[in-house]
Amino acid sequence: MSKRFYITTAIDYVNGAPHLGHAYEKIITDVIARSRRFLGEEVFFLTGIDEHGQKVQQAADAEAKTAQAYTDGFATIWKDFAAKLGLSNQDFIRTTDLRHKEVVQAVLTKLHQQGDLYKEPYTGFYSVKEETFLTEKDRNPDGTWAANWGQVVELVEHNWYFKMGQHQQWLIDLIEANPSFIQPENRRNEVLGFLRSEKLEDLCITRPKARLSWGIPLPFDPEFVTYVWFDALTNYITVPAALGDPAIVEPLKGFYYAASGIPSPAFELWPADAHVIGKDILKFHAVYWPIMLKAMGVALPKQILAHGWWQKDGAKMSKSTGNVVDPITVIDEWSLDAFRFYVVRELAIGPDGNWTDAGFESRYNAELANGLGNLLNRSISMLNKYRDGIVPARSDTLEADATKAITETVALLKANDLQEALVAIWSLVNRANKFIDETRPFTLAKDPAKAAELDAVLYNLIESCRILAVLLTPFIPTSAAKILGQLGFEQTGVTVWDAKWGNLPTGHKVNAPQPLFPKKEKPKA
RNA sequence: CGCGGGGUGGAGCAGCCCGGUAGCUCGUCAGGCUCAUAACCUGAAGGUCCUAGGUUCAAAUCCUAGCCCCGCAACCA
Repeated sequence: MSKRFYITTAIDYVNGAPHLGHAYEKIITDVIARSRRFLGEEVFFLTGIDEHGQKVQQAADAEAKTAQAYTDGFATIWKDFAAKLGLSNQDFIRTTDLRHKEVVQAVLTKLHQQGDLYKEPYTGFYSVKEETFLTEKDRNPDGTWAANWGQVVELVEHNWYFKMGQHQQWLIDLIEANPSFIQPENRRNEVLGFLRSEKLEDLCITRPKARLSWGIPLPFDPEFVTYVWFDALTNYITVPAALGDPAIVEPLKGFYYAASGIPSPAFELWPADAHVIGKDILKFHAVYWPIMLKAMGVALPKQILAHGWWQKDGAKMSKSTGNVVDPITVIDEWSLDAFRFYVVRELAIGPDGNWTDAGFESRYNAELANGLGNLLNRSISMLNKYRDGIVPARSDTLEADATKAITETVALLKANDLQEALVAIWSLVNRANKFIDETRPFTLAKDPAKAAELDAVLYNLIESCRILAVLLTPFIPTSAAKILGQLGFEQTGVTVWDAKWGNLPTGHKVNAPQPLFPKKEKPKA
């Protein structure tokens, strides 16, 4: 079995409800995953949740639940959310999974034996609420601690640290030599700037069990649990390991033992082809994670793809002020595909974006309903009206336009430029709508002498619609299938090979048209 | 000297790295069309490209200085 295209989202911390940011990251990752399948690759798409840590423990205590019961409840919510978004993920990782604990402990054991970890006392001021030690920078000018830190106590604490210093130069060299390793480019520059100007500090990787029990224990020092880095980031190799991927299992040989056994034949997933993340966790993925992997002798991921954040009406989304976008509400009101389309079309992967309800509605009406939906509707309608729904002889007037759209879309999908791919696809939508205006099939239909001309126009329109459905499959899979259904095709497993001009057979019968993206009733004045 | 993002026709954005007629979507106005989800097509109006210097034959694009806005406490991608 050859290596699959392996793509991940960040795992989400289970201390709140899913919001637009989560939805966005998952959808762009899903579109990339579906695109790769569309292009013929075998794909493994992983998403999941991050369940350990003090906030979960405290929240569980507050509700008088066990931490596990508390987080089990969230697991259901987040899995439902993934389903709501139509994600095509192959697995859903939970950091409380046994398989994850096994990998984390194997990694820690290996690094400990290699001498990459050491234990040291630390004295400092600690914010209980924020689960973090504070520095002098966090102090108010008058020496007090800001109210947001809550209760601050002085604490002496032993912890385990991961040595990072010796890893700085090779990482700089690697990022310089591989421009695609961190994308987009401004994020790459940000990381390089950081690495060149700051000396890497060793990473504190534990919390004493006395203070935080809800975590994975260190196998060689059970008074401690791992904290954040070796728990959350490791999720990306947990699933490959559990599936027997030699790229992980071999480097961890002698340390990794799976209770459920190591499957054979193994999946080959690692190295990941892309970790899709938010810009806020760039440093962890572009600096700490590669260093951790290097230390464990595991290959590095091929790409860190950092996306931007959404604002709402030009301001930061905030639960306290109420200017939030609830993806579930939008999906229920407008449909999943309308939501998927908007977030991908509105924003390139990288910059920050601005959600406006007016902008959403505008794109829905202009591009989905009036552009794509209406093109399909009028095309099928005319074929039914003038030719009883039977596809006439092949004609290639729009072939060049279609082929151009196909070629561009494929190239842009390979570059993960999803927004521009949609622009390329819409060039064919617009061309076809214009084609109707130029050829005037409704006029041709009135003149029996123009029958052949009308046939040609109708073939071009229906074939364009079919190709549009094929190209849109990675983006709006449900709607793409609906288009094909209206065109009389019950097709699954659509791939780029279906986007070939002329695959529409003469004599094929289409179904009745149905509005694909119905326009909303205008609100009463 | 904290860090990062940004300031382009009414709105939202692209272009800036690799200088050379300022482009897209929406909105507005006018016209065309009637197959279609009152949808579609064409044309027009509308811009000191934040400011001031500089480099250049030529700057939205490069350099310098400055101004302004938004994130960087919480929920949180």
